[in-house]
Amino acid sequence: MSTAHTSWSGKTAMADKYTPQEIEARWAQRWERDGLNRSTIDPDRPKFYALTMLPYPSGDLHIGHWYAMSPSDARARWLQMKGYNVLFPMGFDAFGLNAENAAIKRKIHPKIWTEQNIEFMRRQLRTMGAIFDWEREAVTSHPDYYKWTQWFFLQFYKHGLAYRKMAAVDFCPQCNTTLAREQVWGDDRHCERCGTPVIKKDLEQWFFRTTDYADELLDHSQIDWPERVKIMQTNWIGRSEGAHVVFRTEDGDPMEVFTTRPDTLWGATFMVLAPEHPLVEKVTTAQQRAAVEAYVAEAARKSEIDRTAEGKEKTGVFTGGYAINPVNSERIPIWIADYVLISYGSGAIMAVPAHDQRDFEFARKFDLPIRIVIQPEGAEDLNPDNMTEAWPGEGVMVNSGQFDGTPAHYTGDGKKNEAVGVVTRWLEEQGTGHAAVNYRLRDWLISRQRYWGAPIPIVYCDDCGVVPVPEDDLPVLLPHDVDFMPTGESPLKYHEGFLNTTCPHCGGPAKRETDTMDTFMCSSWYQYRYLSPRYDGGPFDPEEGAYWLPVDQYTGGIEHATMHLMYTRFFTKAMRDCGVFDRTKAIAERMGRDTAHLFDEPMLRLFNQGMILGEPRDGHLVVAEGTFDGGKLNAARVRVVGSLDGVLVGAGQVAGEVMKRTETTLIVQPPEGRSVVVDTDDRTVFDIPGFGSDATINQIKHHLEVEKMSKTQGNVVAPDELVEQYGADTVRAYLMFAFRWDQGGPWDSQGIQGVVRWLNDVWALVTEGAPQGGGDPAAARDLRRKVHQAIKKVSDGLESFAFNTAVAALMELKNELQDARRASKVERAVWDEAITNMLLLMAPFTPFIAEELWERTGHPYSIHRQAWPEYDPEIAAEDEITLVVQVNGKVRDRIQVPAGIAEEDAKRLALESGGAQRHMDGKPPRKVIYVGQRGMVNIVV
RNA sequence: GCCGAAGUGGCGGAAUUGGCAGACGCACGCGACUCAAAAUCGCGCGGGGUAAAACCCAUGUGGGUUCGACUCCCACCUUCGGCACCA
Repeated sequence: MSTAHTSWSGKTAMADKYTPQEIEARWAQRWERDGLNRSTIDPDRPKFYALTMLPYPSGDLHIGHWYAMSPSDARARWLQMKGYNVLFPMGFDAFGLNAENAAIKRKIHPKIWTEQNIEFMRRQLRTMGAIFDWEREAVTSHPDYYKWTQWFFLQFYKHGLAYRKMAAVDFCPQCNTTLAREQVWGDDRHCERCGTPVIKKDLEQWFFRTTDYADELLDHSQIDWPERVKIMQTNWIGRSEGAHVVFRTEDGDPMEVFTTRPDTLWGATFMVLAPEHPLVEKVTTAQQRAAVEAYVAEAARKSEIDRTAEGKEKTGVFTGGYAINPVNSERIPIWIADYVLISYGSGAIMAVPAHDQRDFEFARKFDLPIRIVIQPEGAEDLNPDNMTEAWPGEGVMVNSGQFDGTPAHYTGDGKKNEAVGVVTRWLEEQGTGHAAVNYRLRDWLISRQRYWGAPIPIVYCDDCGVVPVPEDDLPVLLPHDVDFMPTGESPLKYHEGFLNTTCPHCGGPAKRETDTMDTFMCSSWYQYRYLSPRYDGGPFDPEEGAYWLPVDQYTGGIEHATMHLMYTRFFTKAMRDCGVFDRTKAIAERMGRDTAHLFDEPMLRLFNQGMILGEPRDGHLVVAEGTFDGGKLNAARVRVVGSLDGVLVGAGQVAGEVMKRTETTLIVQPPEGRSVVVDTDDRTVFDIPGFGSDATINQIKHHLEVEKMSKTQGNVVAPDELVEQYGADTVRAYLMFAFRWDQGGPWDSQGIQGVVRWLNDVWALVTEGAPQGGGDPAAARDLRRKVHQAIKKVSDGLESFAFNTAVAALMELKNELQDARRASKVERAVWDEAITNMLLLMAPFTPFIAEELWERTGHPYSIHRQAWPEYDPEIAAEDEITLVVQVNGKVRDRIQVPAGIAEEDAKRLALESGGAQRHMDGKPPRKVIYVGQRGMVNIVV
């Protein structure tokens, strides 16, 4: 079909229009049919396991999913062309609260809701043209998946890594479930999902011993991860070194405290216990009992929100009891205060007001003694009577018996001073203390009081107690026939068939655990299930694991830095210690792989992409008229206008920008003054240019700021619509071109035109055939040079995740080809070589158009099975360069010189140049600097 | 408060890590084609300055190191992120 498509070269019969919708559907089918994206073990090729964080099946593929996945796909495709055997799987993180809440709201079963969503999202994902191997898809809510999630629980239980305890845990009253510590956010300690402030609840809950791995998790030496993530994990783990010191109450009960400053032990003038500390009861005297009990009750009643809301003002009560300081046998009072946390250290501290700011504030408030034990040097001596703040810095020990004069200077890492070591050794000799390490990290709370998750495989027997479900009985199936409570309370608690079981141990009646597991458990090991999602002999097939593991490149959002990424590291280490990798390791060794650290870390490299935000937009300018009802306008008519210039606002009128819109109201912001609520009903007439009499309030555009995309903001970009309009290649390329991948930014609906034009130009360039040129060797060399420069730029961009500059290089190459066509100086063979290379370079970014044009230019199927073009620096080298002439560092001239110019020649030409002469004022050059690599001469006068 | 990241045209962003600031693209302006519009094509596009050049200013601000600084150092400002009574 010939068309009216015109271009700079006029029409040709061969050129038809680029119609991505037709091309993409056709190739997607063909690739699917040919199994082009199947990944199978191939011992002859190096493997590359590329992984992108799996999506939650919310039902819609968000532009954010495209943003996360298509650059990862481009990189995976590139590695494939470079000769790697690439595995790039995809699946769904399908358990979780959203499904359950949606089910309650819409009266659909979570399983059905989830599966419908997955089906829909699979379809959407296929349009993206990614090389996902769908044979390896894993869905965490399928019984043959969660069977293994449960199996892991049992392994961890068997190895002492899972335990149950009564604990005051964070509970979200809205979601009706407990939360792990990292799921509680912000100053007001709200639920990560719904924003409701959490409360404390005492519940029997299951925990994993993540703290056992604190030091190993702190060690990032085996992995190449962003500094930012490593720092966040390090902060989260919060390791501090110091000593445990045993104080005793007057009755002789030991009271262990943790301190990072054992060198200040002589300055301890009182002790503080957390209100929840078990010794509080015992040390409290009759006289103080009422006050202490009131304080403890008050602290228990207060949530942590209230505690922090009160600011830093210290509160506390004297217990009446005394402790003996082991270093000097001093008798010091024991207080309780809520600034000491029961959950950190031992829940008790020695208070050294002279050298700790919190203790200082407490001492000042309650008029407790302050004693200097570290005297700073070279400054005025500290005096307890006029200090305004504690001195946490360096100095020399004083008032500390035999240690007086010991220097306390911070060394190396600035965390520990030399006196700490000296005193700690002495404590150890005395048997009153020992060096110790404390962590902020706590054990992972995995119990969730919800239905839509993997049931914890435990039964409770009156006779045998806590009994794990035998591995052969897995999975503990989630029953389908359940009645959901509007409160979100788990229906499992009321499901007799699920609840009642027999004890695997004694065969007597027993009850099942009704809590399910945190969904982060499911996503902690999915990278292993992808290897063999239907394998039944274990969580994954060791043969597959031995070849593919570990993940070579992981990509995903930064928001998982301290949650998913810590959990999955913990999981892998725990799996290793439970022997889960033993067979895999043996096979890997047979394959000749170095297995020394092969299963210590799940993902070797990590890259965090940014986020696409909503596009900012002005609201419509409107003139609304009607009758005012108080401050509100009941509108009879709302007219959209192009400008407010010259609009006179009469009685019963308001004119301004629409800032917000609901189903019936508009918030209108006049150029001056307060915004006005404009109420509408079905009789209100809307007058919107471009819409006829059927215009409704829904066509009114409201003001949008740059914000996260959300349905309520009305700023969500739908990838389906974009794909329909522009094609997947364009959407992929635009996402890669328009942002720095690590940063993201606000969507720009206009910018996509640049990519549309690029692909249209490429299409025209290729389909219109070679120029009718002769064989000019200089032009041929120029074109080949440009091609090889592009090979380098595109390769470098892909290597370093700089997809934007890689696409820019492809656009530049297209521009060069257009110029070459216009000049019409290169012969057919040179032209074809350039086009061939350009298509190969485009293949990872725009796989469909590349394949189509590959076929049309007579190449054998498939472009995605071709080798990446080899970069040749000699072809890429320029033979003439622009020599930049600077005088005192300022550019004064530019001269064209041959590329291989000798240093002396360059300097001579630079000195002779007009620009240099002009600015040297006849003065002799003091120094002439030649930077050959950059083609630059700097003359210093 | 502590720790970290980032500030470049109207906008998204480049700049091989100390060597021509603004690649590539969007938007915009002018012109061509058209009855007209869209699309397409050509030219321009940091600010000042000039007839055109020359030249001057310019990478958050102020200093410094250097022949030479977006890049390194010091101080400050702004924005974003993490942690936060953690003993």
